[in-house]
Amino acid sequence: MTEVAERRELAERYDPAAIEPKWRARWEADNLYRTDDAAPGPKWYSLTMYPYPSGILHIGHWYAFAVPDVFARLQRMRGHNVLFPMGFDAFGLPAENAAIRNNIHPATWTFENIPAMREQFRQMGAMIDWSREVVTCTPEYYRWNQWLFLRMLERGLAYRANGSVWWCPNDQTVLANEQVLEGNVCERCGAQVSKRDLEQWYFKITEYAEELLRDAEGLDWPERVKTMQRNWIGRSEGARLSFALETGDTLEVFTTRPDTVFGATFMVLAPEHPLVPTITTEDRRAEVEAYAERARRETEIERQSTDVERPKTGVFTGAYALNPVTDERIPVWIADYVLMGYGTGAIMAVPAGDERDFRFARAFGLPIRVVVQPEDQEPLDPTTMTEAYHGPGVLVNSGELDGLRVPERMPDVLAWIEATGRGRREVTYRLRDWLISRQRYWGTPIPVVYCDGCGVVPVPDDQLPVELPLDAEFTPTGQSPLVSHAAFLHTTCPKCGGPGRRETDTMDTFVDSSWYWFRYTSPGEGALPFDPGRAGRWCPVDLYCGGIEHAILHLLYARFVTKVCRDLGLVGHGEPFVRLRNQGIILAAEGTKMSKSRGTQVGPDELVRDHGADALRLHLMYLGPWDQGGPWNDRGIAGMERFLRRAFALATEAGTGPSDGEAPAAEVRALQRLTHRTIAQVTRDLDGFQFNTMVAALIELVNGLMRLKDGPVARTPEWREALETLVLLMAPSTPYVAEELWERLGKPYSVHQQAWPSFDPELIREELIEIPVQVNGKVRDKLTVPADVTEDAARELALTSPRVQAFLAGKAPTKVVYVPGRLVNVVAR
RNA sequence: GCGGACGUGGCGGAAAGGCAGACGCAGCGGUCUUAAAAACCGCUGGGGGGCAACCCCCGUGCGGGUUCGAAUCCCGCCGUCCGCACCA
Repeated sequence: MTEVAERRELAERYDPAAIEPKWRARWEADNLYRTDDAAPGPKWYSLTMYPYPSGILHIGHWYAFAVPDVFARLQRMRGHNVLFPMGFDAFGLPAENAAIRNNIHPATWTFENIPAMREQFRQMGAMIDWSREVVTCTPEYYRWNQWLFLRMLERGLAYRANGSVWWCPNDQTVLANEQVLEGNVCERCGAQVSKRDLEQWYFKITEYAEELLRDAEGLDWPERVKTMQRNWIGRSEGARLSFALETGDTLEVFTTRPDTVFGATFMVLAPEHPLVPTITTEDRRAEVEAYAERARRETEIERQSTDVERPKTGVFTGAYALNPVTDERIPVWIADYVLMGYGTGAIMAVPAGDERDFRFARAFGLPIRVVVQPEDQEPLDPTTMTEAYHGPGVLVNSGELDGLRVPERMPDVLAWIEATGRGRREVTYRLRDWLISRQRYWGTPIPVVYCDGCGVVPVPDDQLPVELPLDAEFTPTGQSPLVSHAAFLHTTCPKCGGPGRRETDTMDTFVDSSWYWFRYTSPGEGALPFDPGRAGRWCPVDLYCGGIEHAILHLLYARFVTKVCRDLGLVGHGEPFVRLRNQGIILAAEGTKMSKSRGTQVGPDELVRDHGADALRLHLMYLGPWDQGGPWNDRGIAGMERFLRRAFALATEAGTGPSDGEAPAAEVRALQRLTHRTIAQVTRDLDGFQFNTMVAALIELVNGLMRLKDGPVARTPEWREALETLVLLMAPSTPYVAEELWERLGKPYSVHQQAWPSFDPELIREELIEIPVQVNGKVRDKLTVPADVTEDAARELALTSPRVQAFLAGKAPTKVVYVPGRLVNVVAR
């Protein structure tokens, strides 16, 4: 090899290890990614769910963050003023648990982790505006959790109540309903949770149930997530009916089938229903109490068992109610299949129409009365039926309602019930209020003081933040750690000046994440949680990306708090995230969840070192559909690196200098067609979040150019255009190498401030197209015809094709199907 | 149990009801090299026929259906994943 050639080869070799740090430094020095509120262009707020500062970004984080970065960069090149901020969800149990394990303070642990993660984000090349960083465990941030809490307290949206709540014995704290997974398992640590009666703080999210349900319809969110939210909110329409008890008490029930009230032959209360002790007769008391006690113990595991076939259990209380429409005496039972937490904790049992009531009635020999007869089947007979019938039919045995067809005539039934004063229409939700207090240390102190004289006293705004003391003993004991911090606990009552005790519970960290995106718009704001003007300009978030695991928890709370902020007059909108996209989960190579403890977690650092951040970004995009995730493999990354080397070689090749050559017009047209077709496809794929096919289009462009580079078109202006277009199209995906190539093409810095290329549909159009010709649905020939071929010409060509003739074997075509520009199908049977 | 999504080469995956397997990985063959790596050029679903250019048959989990034409739409199975699950 000659010396010159050797130097050339060295100089032009793609070397990410040299390119990437160079441009990173330049971008930072120039504040290229600093977002200016006043910059021109329509705003675009791209947000990705902020990470927990665990200390390292694993490959799943890259998947979650690098891909949305591509989209944010696209929007920027399209002329939008883009906000793409980042922060840290810094309060919460992992810090506290890690702190306990390593004997280090959660604050120290957290603040040591953050710079390491920031560095990894820098490596990724994400266009994050770090000047807006939000760290939720700082007093500057959490004081606004407290401020929001106080506003909600004023409006009755925050309240303290006693109730049966979920308790995690491992994390030593209560949990919100949303944090308890199937099988009664703690969302955080996987431990079995159980119920306890405790007084806790709640946010009244149920106040917004209807609105949360209704507004979800209009969101551009994955249908799956919207369905999950709908199910969680669980709206049921029906009626509340009053049943008089012989004891003089009134028993209220909620039912979705008020039309079947004539068939209510007994009643069932939840074992913990408050009326149980009063109505139980003395002879039944021992048995009732024993059952209630057992139900209570078994609640967690048995009662919400996944086994639907579990036999029905229950006991008779000795009490009788009067059916409000038949005036019959009907027995009142208790059973664990009725839940205290839903409706009124009591039901009217209509065994003929409800499967659970039916099985209960059969188990205990209770009467069954058919009140809905199906119209097109044998009439139901209560003595022989083997299951309840809940389909449509005609009311029978129902007094003046007889003959009404249900469910069509339900409105008439409801009108009758209301007119006769037996009950009223009601809508019930499954959604419960959000339990926000936690008996742990590393969170936002709840800003209230307990005073013997004044009761619960809110901490005045001018005394915020109530700072979390850093010198507390935070080993979990089941009691809030702050209880044992005397200096924190003892304070003066803000109202009377007498001695007071501070609330020692801290807030659920989901409070932090329920409004953090507002804070990015004005991170230094000192008078309010955020500047309403700036938040109003940036919000709502145009595109929110994150994992599907937050489909209910975070996303429901965030929607709720946004509505509260709207009602406080802070913002004008009620929905925080216009468009939501979920990435899939990157699994370990074995197809199981990546786990740090099993050592199956993959880190990006080594891959970045060996292949470069650009190649890793591409590889992650190329793995498959982004919302699908899948098992990790690093086999393909070499291919992405190869692609980048080829692109690099193409754009830096000597022959691509001044372009003055002549080339055959057809070849030039073919080159332009390739270039513009690629622009169209890359743009369409990015808009559709189809990053894998977007990368394929880039590769195809490079492969196409490789085939042409030694020919005459490589000396034409169109060749320059193709190379420049390639680099522009690569810019969102591979920001480093695109910047390097842009410079080498002699273009002005920065590629990331260039306009996204547009395509000319005229140039994409083919002049000659190939049309397959089928005989009886099988491709037998191909016609090369002008793109604007007429139908008659295409048919004629197809029918006269020798191959078609041969396959027709003398039979006359019975039909010829022509799809313009696509295909001809000759049918002969 | 109910609801939803999915099932395509050795692998990841691509296909507005219209040429199945784009693109990448892996593999095989070749060029260059003393050699290897890198790079570049081919081939690569299965079966069969032909000296060859090529040609035929089968093929998108299984079984049916709709259609001129089905990976795509419909019905029934099987499997995987997800959500819900005594919510009155």
